Amino acid sequence: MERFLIPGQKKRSCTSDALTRSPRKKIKLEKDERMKEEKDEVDEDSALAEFSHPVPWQKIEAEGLDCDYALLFAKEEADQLFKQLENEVVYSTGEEAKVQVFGKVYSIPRKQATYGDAGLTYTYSGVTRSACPWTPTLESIRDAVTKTTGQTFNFVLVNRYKDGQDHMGEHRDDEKELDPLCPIASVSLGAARDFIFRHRDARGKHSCRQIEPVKLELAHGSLLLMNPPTNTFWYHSLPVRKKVLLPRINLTFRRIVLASKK
DNA sequence: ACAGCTACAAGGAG
DNA sequence: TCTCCTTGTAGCTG
Repeated sequence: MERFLIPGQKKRSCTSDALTRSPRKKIKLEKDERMKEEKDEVDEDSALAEFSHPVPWQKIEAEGLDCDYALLFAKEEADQLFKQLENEVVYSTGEEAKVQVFGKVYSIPRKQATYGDAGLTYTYSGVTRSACPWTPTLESIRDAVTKTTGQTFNFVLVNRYKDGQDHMGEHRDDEKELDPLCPIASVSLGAARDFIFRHRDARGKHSCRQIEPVKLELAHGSLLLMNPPTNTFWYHSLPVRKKVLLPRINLTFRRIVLASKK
């Protein structure tokens, strides 16, 4: 099955904060950016002007970064899915929800759960646990992602951020057990949150290069595909946003290669 | 005042 | 042996 990406979309630099703003502002800023760009280069998109319908997929590209973003679920459907997940998903508690950092033990600043095919395991911060069996809602979302992308997944990591205080630090999803050719599909439900990519060579005090971060806002019902080699070169994070008061559930579907062969 | 960002704090895993 | 990962917080900026 092929992917239903619309080819030849406008190539965005995505180096500004434009995508993190409200939709109305976003349109205005995109126009401004486009005008700036047109001073420097020929408009590659004139042939696309005739497409009057909304473009479902947005290509997000930078050096070594390749993502596709789209609204997968309309609001009503996304609302329903969020409610169902709130009832179905059972999150790790107690010791399983703790992590040791710099000698101190903390509760992770979010809730986590892992679901997938029988026998699959997931290692987080040195602790390995096995996936729970798929729930009906997780299965149906997984199938919707597969229909849209043509990719199959055998595992999902569920992260629940109760409000803007809950967050996730900068990291890559480059575990060895992940299929390096399979994109990671990230479905967002609930409160919209900022999502930030940073190139590995542009991090820290002695960063050798100055590469602008790529900032997105992940909307209710959205799907973000992180294609290879994005996770080799780019770290991502979900930063604290104190103004966000409502919960968000994120599902990252992955394909884990079976570690042991018979 | 405060949201947002960076640097940095140890020790274990691979 | 070396590199990378984990989060909270001090300190700075706008």
